[in-house]
Amino acid sequence: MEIHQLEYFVAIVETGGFSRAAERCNIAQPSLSQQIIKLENEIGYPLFDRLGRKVVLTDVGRMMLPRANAILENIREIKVEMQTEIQEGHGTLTVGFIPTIAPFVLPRVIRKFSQEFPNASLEVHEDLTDDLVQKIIEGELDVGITSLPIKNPLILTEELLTEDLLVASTQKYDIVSRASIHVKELDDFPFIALSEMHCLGEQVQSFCYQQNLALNIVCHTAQLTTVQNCVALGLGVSLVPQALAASDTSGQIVYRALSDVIPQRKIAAATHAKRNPALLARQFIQIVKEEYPLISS
Amino acid sequence: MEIHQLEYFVAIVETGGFSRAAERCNIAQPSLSQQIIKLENEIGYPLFDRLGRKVVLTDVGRMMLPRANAILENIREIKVEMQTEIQEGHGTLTVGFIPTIAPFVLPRVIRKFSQEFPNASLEVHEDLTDDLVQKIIEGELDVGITSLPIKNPLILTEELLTEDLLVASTQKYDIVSRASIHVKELDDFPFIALSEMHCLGEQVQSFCYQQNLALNIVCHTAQLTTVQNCVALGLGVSLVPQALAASDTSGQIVYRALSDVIPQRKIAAATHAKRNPALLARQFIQIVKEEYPLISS
DNA sequence: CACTCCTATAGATTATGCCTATCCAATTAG
DNA sequence: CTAATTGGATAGGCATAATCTATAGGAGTG
Repeated sequence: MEIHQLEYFVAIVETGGFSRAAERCNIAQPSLSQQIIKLENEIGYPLFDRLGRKVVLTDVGRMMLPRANAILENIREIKVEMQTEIQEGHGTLTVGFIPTIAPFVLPRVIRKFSQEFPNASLEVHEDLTDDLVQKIIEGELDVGITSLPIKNPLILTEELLTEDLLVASTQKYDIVSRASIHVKELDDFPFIALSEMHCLGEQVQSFCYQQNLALNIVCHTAQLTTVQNCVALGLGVSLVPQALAASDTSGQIVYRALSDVIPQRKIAAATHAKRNPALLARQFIQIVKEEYPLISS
Repeated sequence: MEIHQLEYFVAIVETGGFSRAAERCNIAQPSLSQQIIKLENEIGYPLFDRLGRKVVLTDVGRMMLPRANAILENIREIKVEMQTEIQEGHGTLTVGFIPTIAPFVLPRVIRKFSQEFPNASLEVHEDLTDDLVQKIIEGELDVGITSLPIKNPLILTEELLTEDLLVASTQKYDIVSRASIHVKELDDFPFIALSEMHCLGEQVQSFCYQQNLALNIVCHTAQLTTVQNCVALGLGVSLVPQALAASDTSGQIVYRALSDVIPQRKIAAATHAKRNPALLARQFIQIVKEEYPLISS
């Protein structure tokens, strides 16, 4: 049983004849006759009585008609239904954030995305960069919001924005009250370091190495929030992303940009290089861009 | 979009790979790949992400899957559903009886048929032979129960049974009390004739002509029931079918067979010679055969 | 009775689905 | 780290099957 056979069948019923049906289907009449004969053989009963001038359905044909129409209608609807669902943002999207981005960005993005795409089901993960990469490769994750660089050739990255790292300190240390802060001055204060398990920790360490700093690290923490709290308690200073500064409403900590060299991290969307991007991936990435909390240093 | 493309599609989903799906579908893997590519082009989006070792559905593929399954299930069901309906006697049957048969046969046949085929919808007509023939030719009637002969080449007749015509009379006329009744004796009594619009009327007339009778016709009636009532009132004698005699419970009329030549009519089922017989036609005809009220003369 | 309308049949042609062989990428094994 | 294996894509030939043209044949119509 083939689609076109069903089409020919209902065309005959609707036009009342093989010849007229063939014309409507844009094929020759004998072709149509043969296909109907094939269909009849498959069903096991004739579908039409050929009575010279006119053609009428047999009772088996009458049984067949609504079923044929249902299937054809079904198939016609598939394309438009799927287009509609795609337009309306149906579908699932699984995304991940690294921990040094998630707390400041993830909530706002989820809220915005859910507003704009109420039909979508969004699944959000929070993982270290390597885990995000692994999950993307394994197909568990559609998009990862992370920091560059990502060296894996299976991963496609799209740079979204560049975020400054700011000096964070309480007023206890006069570093934040100076007119300008030079990189070298970081050596003069106790430093709260983020673990290198985070790419941000690596980036800070790498930055300091490049600037020939000899930091006086008084604490290694596993979470950015711990860094923040340590700084707030006056245990030392640190370098933290703008997003953290922008989200900090406590007022206990002062955030200042360095004046000579500004350490930065690039925020990017990571996707699988070989997979077809999820339908909602583009829109999601756009929302991350828009909702990322940056302050004008 | 073709049936086999949908089959290949779900086979890939269920087996988790193109090669395995091809094996299941008994085709080569490249053939299957090509058909999937065709389907994807028609949909406008890829259905699978080909990730080296494994294949996973895209979100469009996930939208497609239940729809494809629905259509395939639909098509699979058509054949068995139709077979089931045919077995269970679904369908419509339109039948006709001639007036000299209808009153004695039609009610019993309808009752039996409705019992045996409760799912069928039976439509019953009562018409003169020519009208039955016309309706059969025009396709309005599936089966006509009538009397032979029917000369129309478009009509196929199947002889069901042969029915004797009996002499009907009250005791008022001694024809019915004699040991044997010879044809010639019919001339000796007033005769109630049925109109020749009925084939039975023709047949009686023709019989009398062949037997060189000179009937003393005292009444021409348009209905067999009128004949019966006239006979019951002692207005004359007549020749009537066994079925009438078998159905007459009044006891007023005596029915006797002629002893030398027995006039008969052949009861037949008439169908369209060129049309496919209705599914229920055979069963209906069988029931007519079984339910036809005959008495052993 | 010729004429028209309509479907079935026959034979040629084309299209397209399928096959084999091969390539290429991604894992897995040695 | 190279070799082998797995799995899908590509290319080109082949065969089936759908299509076409031409025509036959049956039924209704002027």
